[in-house]
Amino acid sequence: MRPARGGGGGTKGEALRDQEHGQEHGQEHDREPVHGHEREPRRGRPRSEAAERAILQAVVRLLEEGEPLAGLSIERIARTAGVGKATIYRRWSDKEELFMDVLRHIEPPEPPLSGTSGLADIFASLESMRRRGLAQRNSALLYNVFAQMKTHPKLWGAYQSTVIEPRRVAVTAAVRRAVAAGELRADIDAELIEELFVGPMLLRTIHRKEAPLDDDLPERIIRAVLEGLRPGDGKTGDTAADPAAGTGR
Amino acid sequence: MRPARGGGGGTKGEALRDQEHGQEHGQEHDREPVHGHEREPRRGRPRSEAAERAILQAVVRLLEEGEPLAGLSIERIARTAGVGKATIYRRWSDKEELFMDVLRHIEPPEPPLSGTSGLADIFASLESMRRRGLAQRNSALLYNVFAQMKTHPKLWGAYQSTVIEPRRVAVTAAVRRAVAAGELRADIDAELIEELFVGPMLLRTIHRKEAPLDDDLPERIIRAVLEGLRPGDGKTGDTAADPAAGTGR
DNA sequence: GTATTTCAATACGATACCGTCTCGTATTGT
DNA sequence: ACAATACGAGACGGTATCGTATTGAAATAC
Repeated sequence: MRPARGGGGGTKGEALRDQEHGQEHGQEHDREPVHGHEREPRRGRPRSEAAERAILQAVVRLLEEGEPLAGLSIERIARTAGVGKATIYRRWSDKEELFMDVLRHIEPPEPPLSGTSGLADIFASLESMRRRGLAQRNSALLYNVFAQMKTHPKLWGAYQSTVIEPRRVAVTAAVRRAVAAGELRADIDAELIEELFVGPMLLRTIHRKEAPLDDDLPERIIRAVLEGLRPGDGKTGDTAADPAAGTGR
Repeated sequence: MRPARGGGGGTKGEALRDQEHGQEHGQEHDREPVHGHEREPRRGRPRSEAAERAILQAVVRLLEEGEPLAGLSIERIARTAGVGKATIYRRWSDKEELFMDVLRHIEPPEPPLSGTSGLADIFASLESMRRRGLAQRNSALLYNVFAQMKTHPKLWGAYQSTVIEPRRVAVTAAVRRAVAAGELRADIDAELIEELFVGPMLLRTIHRKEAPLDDDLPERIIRAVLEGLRPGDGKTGDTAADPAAGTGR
């Protein structure tokens, strides 16, 4: 529960308070580390970078071996990392906090889109998704983490806000640019357009993990969505016909 | 491990073998219950339907309360159901077996497509997905089960083969019919077409659980995919232009 | 040199769960 | 009546994990 500091005990840490209190007016350097990596530990033995790495790598290794997220106990992580449990508890108050850091280590942020052409950016994004999908198939780690993320709201939230949302925003922006440039129709909601492009790609990468991820897939999706599925060799004779006609609505 | 029958012990059930052996040539009615619900228990007190219902409902209730799948222990289920643990072990050898049955109870099989018009069937399928998505938003149960399914290969496999695959096959067949009827272009892979329709719907229902699921969404998706996103008011002037042009490939 | 802090290791009490077994009772076929 | 089976309840011996505490060594600041 307690974040990190405060070497004393939880219930009987009172004995230390006198000392701490008698240390008189140490102000600016005595700040409680609110969050993140604190600055200078400044007194005793510094925390071992090696231990930190070992811990993160242990989690990664276990996940890579196909261990489900729930199967990772602090004890097992400590054992695997060759580290005392306290060393973990000293850094992360929570298993989820630890996983958040792991996630940050293994999921590099999406490279920013070039911003040149809207259509080109859409393509780049789909290609990036394709590569991420391929990576997930080759890595039990990524697959596992992704599969189990929804179980842990914090993790899912983190992934959502660091990967999914930014991509959605970026692609939607690219769509708007494409619309403005006359590359895409202006009479359809940009959000819907974004989904028309991203949805099929996602279906392949996430939902159908046995389907191939050919390298021309992004291109084929974009091409088909652009041209539309109405028959007529692209000449599109009957544009007046209701596309939902005969669909029961 | 052992399916259900055989009241005796696991390690010291040998004592019963003599009796069983000495029962001479009882053939056709002595069959081991291979799977499913066996027919006539035929001797002692019959199994309580009420207990069975109580167990399944207990699982459902716990999941509805947001309990993660991993948080469901046999003990807890038994406690919640007001049932002895043995009563559970008597029916299901495995937690996963139990969950499979639960899954069967809460996920009614997809209604068969009408088979009239290909496009109409595609629409019907998207609409069915939309409804399923709405149900998942209102039910912590469905959400949880779905979210955690990938963790448990058996469950995921069951869902895949009872829901996802049949739908994929059905929609793909509908696509083929639509192509044959001249409702869809014939020069694009039917599987890809299926993904173009289903993908965007899935994106909304699964991935973006905060986005609305308006009732005109299936129609809008179908319309947009049919018409294509190339600008030009549907008249599609420049069909010769490469849709992937300027995309960096 | 001394105080402080971290280190790995491990002991500790608490808790939860597993799967089997037993108990006394209830409900069925023969 | 009697044998067989199911029932709820829970005891039982194991195992695993939790989060805290202790220990003796090591590393650093003052």
